[in-house]
Amino acid sequence: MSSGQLEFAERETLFIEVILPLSLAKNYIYRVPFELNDQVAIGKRVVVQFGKSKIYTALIKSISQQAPEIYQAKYIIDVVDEHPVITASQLEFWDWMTSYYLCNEGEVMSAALPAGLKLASETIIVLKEEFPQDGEVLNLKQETLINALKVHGRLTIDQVSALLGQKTVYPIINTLLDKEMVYIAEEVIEKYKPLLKSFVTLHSFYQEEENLKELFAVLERVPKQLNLLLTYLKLSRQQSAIPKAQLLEESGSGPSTLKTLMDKEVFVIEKKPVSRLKDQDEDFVLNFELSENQQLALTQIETEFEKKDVVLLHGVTASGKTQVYIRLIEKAIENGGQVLFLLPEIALTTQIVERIQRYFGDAIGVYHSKFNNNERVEIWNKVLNGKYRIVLGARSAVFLPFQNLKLIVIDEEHESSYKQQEPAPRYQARDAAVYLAWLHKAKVVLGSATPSIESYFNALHQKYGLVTMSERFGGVALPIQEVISISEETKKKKMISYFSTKLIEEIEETLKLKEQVILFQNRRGYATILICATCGYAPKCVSCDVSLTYHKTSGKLHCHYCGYHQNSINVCPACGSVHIEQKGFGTERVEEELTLIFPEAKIARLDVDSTRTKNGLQQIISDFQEKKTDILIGTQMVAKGLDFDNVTLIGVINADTLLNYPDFRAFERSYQLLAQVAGRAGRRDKQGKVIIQAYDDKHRIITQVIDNKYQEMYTDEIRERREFQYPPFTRVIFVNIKHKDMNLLNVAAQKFANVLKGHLGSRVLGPEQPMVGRIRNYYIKQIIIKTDKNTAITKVKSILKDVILQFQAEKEYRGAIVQVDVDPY
DNA sequence: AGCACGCCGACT
DNA sequence: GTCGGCGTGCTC
Repeated sequence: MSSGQLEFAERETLFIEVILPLSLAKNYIYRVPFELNDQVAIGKRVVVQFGKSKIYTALIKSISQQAPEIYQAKYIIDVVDEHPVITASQLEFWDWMTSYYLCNEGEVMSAALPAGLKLASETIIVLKEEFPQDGEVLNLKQETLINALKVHGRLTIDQVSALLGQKTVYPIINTLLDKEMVYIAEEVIEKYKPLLKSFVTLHSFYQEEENLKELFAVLERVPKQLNLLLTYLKLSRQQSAIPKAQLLEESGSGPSTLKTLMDKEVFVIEKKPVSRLKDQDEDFVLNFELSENQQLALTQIETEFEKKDVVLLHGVTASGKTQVYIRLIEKAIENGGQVLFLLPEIALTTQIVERIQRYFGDAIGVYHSKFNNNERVEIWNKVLNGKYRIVLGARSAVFLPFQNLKLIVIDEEHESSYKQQEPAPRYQARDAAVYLAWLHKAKVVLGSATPSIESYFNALHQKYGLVTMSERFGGVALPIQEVISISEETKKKKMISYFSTKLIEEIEETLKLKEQVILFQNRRGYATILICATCGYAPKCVSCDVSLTYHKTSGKLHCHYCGYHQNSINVCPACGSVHIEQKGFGTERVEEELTLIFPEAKIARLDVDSTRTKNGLQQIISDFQEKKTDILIGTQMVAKGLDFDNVTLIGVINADTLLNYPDFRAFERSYQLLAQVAGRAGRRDKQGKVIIQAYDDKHRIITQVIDNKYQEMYTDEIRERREFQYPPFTRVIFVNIKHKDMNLLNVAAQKFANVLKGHLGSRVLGPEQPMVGRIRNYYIKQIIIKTDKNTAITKVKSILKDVILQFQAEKEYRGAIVQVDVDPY
């Protein structure tokens, strides 16, 4: 660059619009100091001060030379990145998500960036080095603080707070700031630290053959050192880099021997950043041939791709969808493309990941909430620089910085965990992925054994291509399925606790054969509620409108909404009666009852409670896989993505709880769950067995599951959806309004609904109280917007946005929280 | 989301 | 007086 150009660049005053990773209504403008002019670029992170003392990493969204008119822009403190970490297409994706799901850009940014890329600041108090102010009159607290600073030099706000034993420390610090005895330093902590490992290399001098020979001669007399050198040379023939630890271990030498050779300048130690991610077995190649059906499905998908961007692969359980995915992935990465493979969170801990990892070796990254920050940043960077061609991930993987995305596979497409519930952005990763693919001109495969009604509808109406695999791979037989009526069995006195005689016999049989059993009960805890038999009192949560669930393991009553818990009761606090009854039962109770019936069997439980510890889930799963446990009792979790090849019996304790759920999707969900549970039974050489217990044993959904009639279920459901105007015939937006004051909320919600009705008429329903009317001390009212296909949804959203802004501007409704949930599946 | 500021009530 | 609690408004 010539000096003339440089001067020109320096003279320009640049202003940048940045996204802050906070829930803010708009973006902010900062000014760029001249010396940083040539460093700013869209997609890079900058360090900015926001507010009086907080420092954040913000993201540059746009650059202009226009100074804001009504305020003085602050200067940015620094530019973090050498190269942009966010691509232009990602910003476009963020924009879409912001407008589609009616949230803030900052919320999307928070969801998108792994915590490691978001720097945090700590306010630090530093003593001024020249403190001539001995004459200053200080009170005791100021004195204490100054003395502590004289010892430590610097203290964080938290430390000052602890030191003085009080929360409010700003006034004290402020007085010292006024006296200019201390100053504030902000430290930005780079959260990502690469893992450094020591590697040993031979000094370049000895890379020469002759010099090396001489060295051998010299070391002849010191066998330990010679041995170390020989080991090094042996290793260097096998691998490019030699870790210090490995060299010491393989040679059997101590660190002192190595030290001597380093002092002699034979070896050099280098610290190099290494990957924290597990090494892959690179040369492991899985050879497989597609079966005729798989080959057919593959060809059909490719044919559909010529006309459509999205294909729904409807393949029954065990039809071998994974192999088809692998072939598709291979083709997509052939010409340098990238592939995103989405899975429900829980499935990421299982075999499908191993299989695909083994097949593709180190071209693959796994992105998943169990990884720590550093690991996630590494994956982010490897996707950004193209080192990872394939990423397996849960829903948040849609935010990774793909450069050349060619294919997105969404396995178990119908899974509800693709929808983020809390916090905003409440996005559906499956739908977002379809948009992401469109941005990249990539193709999408949605795979499921039990597709969601929406996706199947889209496929039947030519929006998506449809490919069906209806045969199980390798001729694995469908399990034998049987429904047992709980009411009849009770009449015949054939129920032992929650189990029918039939189920007990089958469990016995299975255990005898050294095979394993999974029991499914979709409710956790011990008893659903406790109720006083005398007065009908039932303990409720103090901050939510729900009854507490009794957990025997903790001996406490728990709220499943806010986590509140209290000791259980033996005496009714309302009337003093000791007749406390337990109503309903959960996994804990099933486990206990089963232990009484099968005292010899090893029984484990898989639910949110038993997996709370860090490796809980993995431990329970691997114990079961290694046959350390015989029977696994669990909630939904046991149905999702887990494959155990020694399980031959599956029991559903009570199917009614699923079917009776008050939601228009209850039947669809029940079908999917029961079909999925049933699909876990059986293995290649043995037919499995599924026993479903229910009061309503003639329910059409149960019959449809047993007969494997997906299409019939779809036809029934779609008829009801059409009749009652539910998706996919309508689009639904939930507007939840929350407030601590119930009366104020009622008034506010009614007003909100009325204003909205003024614009959208009968498309607006409510306000109504949702199932749980109060959570964490906030009362909740729900307004539902239901629009038909002919209404322009963007218009509706912009109206809604305006109404929200208008509502929030009204003084009497402050304190109210408005949450929008678009497509609340 | 933080965080300061201002007002109010409670206690040294 | 001083401190803690809470409601309110602002952050380029």
